[in-house]
Amino acid sequence: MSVEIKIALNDGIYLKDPQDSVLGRNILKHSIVLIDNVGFETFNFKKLAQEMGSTEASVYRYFENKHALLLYLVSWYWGWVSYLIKINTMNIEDPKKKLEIIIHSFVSASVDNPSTEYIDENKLHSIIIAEGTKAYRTKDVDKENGKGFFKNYKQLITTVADVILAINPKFKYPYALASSLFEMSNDHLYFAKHLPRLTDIKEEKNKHCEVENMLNYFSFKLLSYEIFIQVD
Amino acid sequence: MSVEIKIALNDGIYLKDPQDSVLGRNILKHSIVLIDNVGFETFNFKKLAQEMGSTEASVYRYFENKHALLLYLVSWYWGWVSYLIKINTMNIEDPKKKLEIIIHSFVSASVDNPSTEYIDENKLHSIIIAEGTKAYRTKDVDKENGKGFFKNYKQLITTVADVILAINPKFKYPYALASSLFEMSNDHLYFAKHLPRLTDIKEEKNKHCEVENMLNYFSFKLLSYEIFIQVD
DNA sequence: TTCAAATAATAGTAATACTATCATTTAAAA
DNA sequence: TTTTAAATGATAGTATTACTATTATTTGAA
Repeated sequence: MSVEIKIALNDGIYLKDPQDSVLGRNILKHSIVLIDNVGFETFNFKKLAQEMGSTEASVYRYFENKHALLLYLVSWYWGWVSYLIKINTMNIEDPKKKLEIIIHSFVSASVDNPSTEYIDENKLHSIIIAEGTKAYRTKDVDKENGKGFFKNYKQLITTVADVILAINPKFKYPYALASSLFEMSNDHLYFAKHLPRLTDIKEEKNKHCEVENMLNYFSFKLLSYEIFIQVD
Repeated sequence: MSVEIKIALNDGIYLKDPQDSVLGRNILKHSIVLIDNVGFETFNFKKLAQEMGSTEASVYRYFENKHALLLYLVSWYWGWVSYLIKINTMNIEDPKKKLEIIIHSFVSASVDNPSTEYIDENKLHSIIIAEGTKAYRTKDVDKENGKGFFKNYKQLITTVADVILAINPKFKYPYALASSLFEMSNDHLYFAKHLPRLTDIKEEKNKHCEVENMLNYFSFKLLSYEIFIQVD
């Protein structure tokens, strides 16, 4: 039996907290499976309700629309990764070691972690990879950002940026590197699977491990001190 | 009067080549303005037709649906950037100089370049930044990739990867770096504007210039030879 | 001038994205 | 144990979206 953790989410995202009821947890559970299967564009509340043996109207009592639901899932993921990073780096002093753990969490948190019963972290990670950016690439970003809907993402990136600065306090782009590591992790897992000519990561090999190596290589090279040999 | 160039696009993307007729070019022109204004999700062919003073049915003769139209625009952009890079690096020997030009093209091709009459490159770049990834983050990627719909993107990345390898033939991730530079350019321009806590780029300052500096810094540091001082 | 192709005008259908209403179940309070 | 409120289910309905079909009109090329 796993310990149930509850990830804190901005309460403006939902109409009624799905983590607090059986039906709500069912919505999360089945929406993850369904979005992963059919993709966000073809996903809708009618299909979800059918799949769950519930009704459209019931789902609408929890989320205003499917965008809010996606935002919830993505936000949950950000919060969950933050949580994992926190507990896994807790007793570690060396910030370089910490960054390695962070990168590992970005790439494969889902592979090797204890589960909240109603959330399939593996499938959720698939959703993040394929649909994640859609949660904040909309005309409502500014409005939603104003309401704090992306706080979990910002918090995650801030945590990472702090570790980056602990490694190299002179580094000029801690936030940009942090968010880029997160985005690159998802991008290259996606590219390896669907558009392999856009990456060097090979689907056949241990994809996750390869992405992890790459991100480690990138970040430690970027965070090394300035003395290096220019090529010419 | 500007010289009209015609960007080559996979002919499976459209039903009828919009570059070949007045109505077609009008569809491109107005769709760019409209998508930029209202966002891709709320954009539809009815609104477009209204805006243009044409009819929905006419638009449907050019594109199967709005996804195909987005793919067309994004694909056009990829082709256009490739073209710019080609002509701007033509007489340049030094691959480091070439990469600088490439990065400049990623960040601000739209700012300082001659125009195809019916395409507002500036607005198109906005669309790429906000909606670009939606063109290939769908359940149909594999099918569409099989038909060659993303060839322009791959070609662009291959060009860049070649330059990267010319700078440092031992570099292990030329394709990944190439696509990451492109994606980071768009991501950080977007973050600076909408989610500033996710980047170090400041909207108030010369955003484009700052992103360019950052990407130059990242790439040249990554492509330097291995001798560097580890921090500890 | 005539013919074919492109476009406009109009109408219609199926699916989507909701909203409203009321009945039923459940769970908690009195 | 009864009463009540809240949550859910069942059903229905509306407005919008995403198309398709049909026919009339315009345009341009032979």
